[in-house]
Amino acid sequence: MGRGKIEIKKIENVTNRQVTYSKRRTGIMKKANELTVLCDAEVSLVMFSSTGKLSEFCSPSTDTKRIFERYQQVSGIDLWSAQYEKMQNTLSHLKEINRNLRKEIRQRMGEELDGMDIKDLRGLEQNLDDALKEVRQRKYHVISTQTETYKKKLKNSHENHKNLLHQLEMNEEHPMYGFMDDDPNNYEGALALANGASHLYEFRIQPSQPNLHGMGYGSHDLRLA
Amino acid sequence: MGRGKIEIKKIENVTNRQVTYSKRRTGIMKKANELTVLCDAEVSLVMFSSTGKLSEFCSPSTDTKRIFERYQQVSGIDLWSAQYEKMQNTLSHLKEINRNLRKEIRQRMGEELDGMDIKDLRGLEQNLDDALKEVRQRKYHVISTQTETYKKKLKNSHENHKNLLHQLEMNEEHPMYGFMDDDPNNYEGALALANGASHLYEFRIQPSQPNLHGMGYGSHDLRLA
DNA sequence: ACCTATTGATAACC
DNA sequence: TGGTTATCAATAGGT
Repeated sequence: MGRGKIEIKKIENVTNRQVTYSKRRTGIMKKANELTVLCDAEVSLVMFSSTGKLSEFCSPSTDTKRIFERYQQVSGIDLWSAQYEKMQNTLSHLKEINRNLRKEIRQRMGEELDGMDIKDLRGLEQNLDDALKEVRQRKYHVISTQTETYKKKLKNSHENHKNLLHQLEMNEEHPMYGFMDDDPNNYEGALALANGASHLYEFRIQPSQPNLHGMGYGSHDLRLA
Repeated sequence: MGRGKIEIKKIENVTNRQVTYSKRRTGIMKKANELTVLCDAEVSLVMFSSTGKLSEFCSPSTDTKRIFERYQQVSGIDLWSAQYEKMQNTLSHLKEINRNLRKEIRQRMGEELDGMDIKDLRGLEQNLDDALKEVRQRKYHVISTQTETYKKKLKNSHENHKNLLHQLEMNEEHPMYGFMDDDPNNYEGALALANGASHLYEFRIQPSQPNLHGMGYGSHDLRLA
């Protein structure tokens, strides 16, 4: 239909092809609509142009989602369950791993040892013993490092305090212009350091970072999320 | 097109409607096919007649499932995306939890202690120490229980052996009819117990049950599955 | 199902 | 993309 018939094969001229797509697309949509109205049918028409653009028509009485659901029911062809089941499997697998990890943690806390034989118990005992040594070593390391740092900071603080007092004395000797320091940064720096030293102590009282697993050692919430 | 134009509204005559549906259905399918060939497009056409009969056309290059998936991707109006995303979230949440559990286990093994402050280290140390006590206690309990059981079985075995020897002596004293025991079950039972006792020892050498988490303490595979 | 007069769709051109 | 028109294709109504 048109000025001369055409062979039904891919139109190589890109512009021509796009024009034809556009016209025929509206044509087929009109046809689809007429079909729904005249024959009381439900129609879903989904089209992707060669450039990937989506066009769709759907009977006004329904929507594409419901058409596809009905399509699944009637055809028996399952559009999603494969994907869905795969995820479900991954999920339960992860949950299983989760359970086992929690069990291991409980055992490492000395609970739920009923299922373990001597060999396992010996292994766990050895492992805990080694771990304990590591933790103690680490603890001493941290303590000594922090003590060192604290001493250093304290020393600095004293130094600054001394300087401050010294400068105050100087200022009292020359009360007229003594409030202006030669180097204001020095003064600010001294204050900052003084504050820093006291902050450091607070810092040591609180955990250095939020507990990522959301539970402290000793009080574990081992429910599955 | 046809002998006289028709109004586009539902055809009330049922026969007529079905005939028209049939004719127009083939027509629109031909159009859909021409569109795919001429314009290199992907088309999915799903139709339900008023009687519920399914007809479909789909580009030869693909299938309805893939069209549907692409439709979901492009349209964004995703049918099961809510469900899908929820699962995806649950999944990544579980993975996160797993990561943290594994981290805790590593810390309980004395590894990766860098991020912990003194308070955490003290807690962990205390916890490991308590756990170690529990494990040792359990180990001794298992050992003593098994030893008791072993002793009992061994005693039983000796008893049976003695009985056996005694009966053999009796049989030698009456060689003609002595091979027939009064109670054959007794003889079988004695053998079984003798075997059982030696099996018991083997049993104690191997783990009493397979390790559920698939790793022995000390050599952990902590990759995410 | 087939036939065909008639309407509808559209290819080529602007 | 939108409009025009000659031409071909689809189909309504009848058989």
